[in-house]
Amino acid sequence: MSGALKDAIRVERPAKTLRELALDKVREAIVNGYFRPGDRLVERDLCAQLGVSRTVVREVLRHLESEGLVAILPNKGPIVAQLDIDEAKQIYEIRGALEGMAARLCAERRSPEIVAALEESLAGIRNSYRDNDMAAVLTNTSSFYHTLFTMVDRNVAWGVVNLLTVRINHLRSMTIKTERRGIEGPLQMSKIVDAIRRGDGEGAYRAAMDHVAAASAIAEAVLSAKKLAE
Amino acid sequence: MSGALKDAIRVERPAKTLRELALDKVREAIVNGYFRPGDRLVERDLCAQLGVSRTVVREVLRHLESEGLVAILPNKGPIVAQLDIDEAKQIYEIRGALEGMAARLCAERRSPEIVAALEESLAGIRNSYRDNDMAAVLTNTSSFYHTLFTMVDRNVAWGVVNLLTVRINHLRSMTIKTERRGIEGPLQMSKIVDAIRRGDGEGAYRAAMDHVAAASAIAEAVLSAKKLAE
DNA sequence: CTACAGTATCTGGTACGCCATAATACGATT
DNA sequence: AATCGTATTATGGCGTACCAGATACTGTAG
Repeated sequence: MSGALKDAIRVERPAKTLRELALDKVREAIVNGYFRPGDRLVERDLCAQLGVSRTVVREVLRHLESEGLVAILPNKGPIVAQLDIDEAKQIYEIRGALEGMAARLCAERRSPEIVAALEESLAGIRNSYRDNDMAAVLTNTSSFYHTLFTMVDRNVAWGVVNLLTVRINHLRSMTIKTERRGIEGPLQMSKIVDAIRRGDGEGAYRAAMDHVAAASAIAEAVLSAKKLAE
Repeated sequence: MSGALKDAIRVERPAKTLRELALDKVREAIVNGYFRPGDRLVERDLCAQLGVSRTVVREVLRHLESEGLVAILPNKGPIVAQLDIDEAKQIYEIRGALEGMAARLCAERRSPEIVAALEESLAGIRNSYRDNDMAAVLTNTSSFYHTLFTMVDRNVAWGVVNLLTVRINHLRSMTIKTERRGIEGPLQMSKIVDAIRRGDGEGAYRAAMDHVAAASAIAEAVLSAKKLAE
């Protein structure tokens, strides 16, 4: 049997273990608001809803705990983590530092491929805004930063940013819907790309920082408004 | 009953669950080299060694997986994560960005308490070097950075740094033992403190970056030397 | 010496049961 | 009637046993 054929025949195996599937499901459910912050996550209920055993559910909950998405109260069990405003600001700050770093590295590499890839993601974002498809805006924004990090082989930093980002996901979806964000957001991101194109490391750094700083400010306003409403 | 008395009486409850104890044990065992990188971690063996059930062991392994300390090979099970040289460099780079950020914030705050606390940790490091107590050097270095972050209320960033640090822990213990590191290390750290004392944010940032850059360079040398030896 | 079959090992996953604790409801006592 | 003690329930923490499937090991036949 030829090697090529063997590859062609290869069955697309799920490869994902049940645990990973369950993990994704629950994380999904948390980030898109099916479980609200503060909700209790009763193990046996989750077993029923997911159709898996308690062992799996427990492993999933531990994993999400270490991601910061669920908190485990002593003698009371897991709840969906609340995020307070200060923590959110810290997360934005860290993202600023790391994304700024990645942007600087991209600029210093002076590679047309990087610019092209970023432009493509950026176009995707603009289109999604035009179509008013906010979910697509989020995924395209993620892919923009994903290329920013992976084009300069910074997968660890990308992992850190990703980890932090899920914790503020519902904030992201709120900031994105804000008035004017549909114009200013892509504008700021194109400044990042411009700086990278002309090899301006410092400029790229500043532009990336500015972008998350703006997001952070909006998030803060949104959060404190919500707190007042209660 | 007075409030003060109530606090004094408060019983020191263990609070730690069996899982947390086991988690700490295994993490300890990994970072101090009892389990070597690449070693398989057979669930049932761990059960026997820890004296706990598989349920607990599995949760612990998942947790360590999400910390990056163990890797799980499909259908083969968990092994102690190997760290390749590139990943280590990335981790040092991230630490540089975040510690630089914290140092800058400390400098901008211009608080004598911060300087005093940092001086104290630094003195601890010098003493530990003098006594040739390398374990103490590590813990004192950690406490130096801990104050750097917590004095400006950046506990999230501190958590990230901590998470990354455990993954390169054995590298740290190797770099620390290097010739001259006992002199240069504290020297670089005192430059950070000096910059903070005079409120020089940019200088503190650079000094912190320089420090981890030096550590990174040593780590790279150590790692490639080890790779050659094999 | 190789190929193959059988076997041991181990993970991934499930089911079930026990115990400890917290909260709640309920009942008794003063 | 208010309070105190007790039973019940819900739930998490933990343990054991079992099974299926993948992998590694081994010994034997050709």
